[in-house]
Amino acid sequence: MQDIADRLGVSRSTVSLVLSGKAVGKVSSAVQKEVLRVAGELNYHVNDLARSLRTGESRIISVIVTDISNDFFGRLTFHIQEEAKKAGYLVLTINSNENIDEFDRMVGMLMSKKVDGIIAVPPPEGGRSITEIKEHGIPVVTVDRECPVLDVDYVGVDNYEASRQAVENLVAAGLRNIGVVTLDLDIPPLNERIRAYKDVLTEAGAADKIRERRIRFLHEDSEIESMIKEFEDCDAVYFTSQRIFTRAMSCASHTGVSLRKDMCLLCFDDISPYRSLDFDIRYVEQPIQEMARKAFSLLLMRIRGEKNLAGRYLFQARYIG
Amino acid sequence: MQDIADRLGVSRSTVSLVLSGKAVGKVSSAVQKEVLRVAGELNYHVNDLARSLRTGESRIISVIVTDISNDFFGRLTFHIQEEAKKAGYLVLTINSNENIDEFDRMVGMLMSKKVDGIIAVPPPEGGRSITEIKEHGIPVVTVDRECPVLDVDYVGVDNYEASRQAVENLVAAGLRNIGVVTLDLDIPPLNERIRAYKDVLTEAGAADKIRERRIRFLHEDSEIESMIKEFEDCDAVYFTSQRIFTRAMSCASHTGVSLRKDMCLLCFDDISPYRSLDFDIRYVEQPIQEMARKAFSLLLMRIRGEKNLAGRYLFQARYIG
DNA sequence: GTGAAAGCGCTAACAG
DNA sequence: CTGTTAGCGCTTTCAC
Repeated sequence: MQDIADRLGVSRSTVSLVLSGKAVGKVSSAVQKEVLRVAGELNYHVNDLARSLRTGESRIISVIVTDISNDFFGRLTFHIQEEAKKAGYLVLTINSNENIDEFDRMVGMLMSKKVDGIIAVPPPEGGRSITEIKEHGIPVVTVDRECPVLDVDYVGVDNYEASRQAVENLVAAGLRNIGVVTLDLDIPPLNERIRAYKDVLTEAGAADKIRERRIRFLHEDSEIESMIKEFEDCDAVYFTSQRIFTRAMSCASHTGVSLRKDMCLLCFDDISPYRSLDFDIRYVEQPIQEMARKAFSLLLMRIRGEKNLAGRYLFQARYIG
Repeated sequence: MQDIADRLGVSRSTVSLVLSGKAVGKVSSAVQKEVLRVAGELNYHVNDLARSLRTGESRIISVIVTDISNDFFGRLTFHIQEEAKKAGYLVLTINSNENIDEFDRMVGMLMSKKVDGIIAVPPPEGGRSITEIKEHGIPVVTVDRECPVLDVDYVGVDNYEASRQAVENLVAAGLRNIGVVTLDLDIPPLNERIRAYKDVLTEAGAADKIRERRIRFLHEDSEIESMIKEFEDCDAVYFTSQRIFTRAMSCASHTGVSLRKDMCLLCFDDISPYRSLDFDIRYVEQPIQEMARKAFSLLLMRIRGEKNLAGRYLFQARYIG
């Protein structure tokens, strides 16, 4: 910076002013042009570390999800990134792998990095870390999974309602023998989806048909095979997330066991590409982009100092049958 | 930091030493314990901005892909992140959306942020930016797409060979009337895959059966429908990437048009979950995790000062029939 | 083994 | 409109 100041015979502060866009009505536009020109020639880039150290804002946020390679989280992250891009923020993405220790460790690193805000999908027991973030005065908004008790912004869908609607549709279509497959994770969305399933079946007088199968995260393949066998006589199978659905399909293809082709397959999350299958495919679609938008705009408000009470923003998921 | 120094009646440098792990044989272990204890109590986190400004390393790398919500890039990014995590690096992920202007702009921001290195999937024409990164002395490795001419590390698969093997298998199975569908992007992997397809068909004396359909990126839906109609009489359809395959399936489900169920569907990238379909599904699987590992370890070597000539690391993709 | 002091590159008063 | 100056929080000689 000194360099470019010297070449023009002006002071560093003048250069700083124009380079940080705060030169309006302070630096003659002739000088501004010159500064920009020389900066371009020298292929100069401001040092954001120094700038951030000084100003206290890094213009970096972080998105912590379970696993970025998961379709739902990948899309969510993508849309958050696009919003961030518009607002001039870069985003550090992090995978917690549903692991509270990794989550905590990464949160620690983020505190050190002085990110301006965090959008997180908290893993089971993630509440403590979320609180820690807040205590450090860093804005945080949770997505997909709500941390009860905590006073923290939350964006998600009404899992119970959407799940209920979907299962009701199957029941209305005469299906009763519906099995449910879920990941063995104690997280609100999954719990709600299953609760709705049980409620609907119970209300339909088919409580005895309730069959739930929990697949351990990261142990999917070995357990899915037995699930498929167990659900052989079902009319329909309800997968509570895309991840479990995809793994089931993939696993089925590898092991040779397979679901009956006349089954109805219901999934929470968009699986429309699979509709070319013989199966009767139904699914629930979450408005991912809107959720991403809302989450980012909330975070931005907080970053800009909004102090009012945390909100709870519930979107409607759509059943496609 | 002063705070914790004061409480213990030592100087800031002593605290710095132990907090940055450089206290061995310099600070009494009693003092070290105390420092750590107080730091914990105060819930203190070093300010990495200041540290980085001083040391010149940010411990942040960046991964620039086309679109993180794309399955292939999502997995690639995920595995790079896991490697980075082990090495103590955080990663800024960026979507170029195949757009050279966005790519250039984001590269500019990264230069300012002083990231320690960049792993990039360059969009068409991305060569110039890659050169710019190198000129700034920032280590960079390219993945998936090779920038010819440039002296820059590259990690990818042998697209021609894998594609060739796959198409040869179809031909050996008696299929001749094979259509190819690809994204309308001028990038080496796609070009190579198609070149192999044409070569194989030509060598089999079926040059007249070559049928190529290019779908414009972001205009998929409208163009896929007509592709499906055009390829109605094919024995097989070869999709050059998972993205185009998934979009085709999804689009088919929305519009009602559909590929004949007795067709053979070949895809470059893993589509094993679709094998439960009636279609005869074949695919080519890239060793994503190994590629991610290689890319990161290469980058790390460069960050650590390795100056030797850029390498070209080709992995073998596996045909699954 | 410990402390004092300089400085990384930038911004923001404030004075001119 | 432009320049001088102090200092963001840390690391790192170098002297004690």
